[in-house]
Amino acid sequence: MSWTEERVELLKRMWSEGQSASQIAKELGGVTRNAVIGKVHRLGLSNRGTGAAAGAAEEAAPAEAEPAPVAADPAPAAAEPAAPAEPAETEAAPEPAPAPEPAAVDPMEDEAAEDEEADAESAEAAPARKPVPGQPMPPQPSTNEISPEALAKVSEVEKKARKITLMELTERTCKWPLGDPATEDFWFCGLPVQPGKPYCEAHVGVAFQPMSSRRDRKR
DNA sequence: CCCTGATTCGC
DNA sequence: GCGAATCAGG
Repeated sequence: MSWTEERVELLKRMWSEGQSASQIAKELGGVTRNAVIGKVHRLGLSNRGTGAAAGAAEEAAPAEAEPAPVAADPAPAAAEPAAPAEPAETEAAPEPAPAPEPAAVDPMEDEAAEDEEADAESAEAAPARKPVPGQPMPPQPSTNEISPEALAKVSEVEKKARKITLMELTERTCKWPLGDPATEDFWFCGLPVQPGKPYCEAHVGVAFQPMSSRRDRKR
């Protein structure tokens, strides 16, 4: 692979967006993170902040080597000027995603949001749970068809979840979503994955069903 | 251990 | 110019 203009541009953009060299390398394909880093230096944009990047590079962005946890931030508002235009999706989701149940997690996990309006519309109090026309509510796999042990295991392990952000996901971190994607109370499990699987042991348990229960559905 | 970027140096 | 190997760190 060579550094074509397109590849270089992607490199520049991703680098200025704060992506790590390894992430960029994966995205580009055919190169290692070393190659990316080497190129970055040759291009003279080793310092992500220094005005060197081409085009719209200026980011008031929080581009840190270490992405800081954001879940605790009660005042989200404007903080991510870098993402809007670019979905920045690294890759689709060919995951055999068994449709977890993000909303059905541990309801009493913690209460971070407390923007209680003294009165007024109580209807507004209920954000987006189930009745969202938008699209949410990932297909729910008959919750009760999952072995109780597995479910217990999950709810237990989820208390130990690392609560990592999207940015912190790697091939070795459990990608099970927790919390409500529509709010700030959203994160990923982050525990060590089961080799070859996208989730940790507990979540693999509920994600990949042995296929059974209603095994004999006649037609 | 996992990961990060920085640097060197033979190609 | 390129990037693997290495270094230095979290």
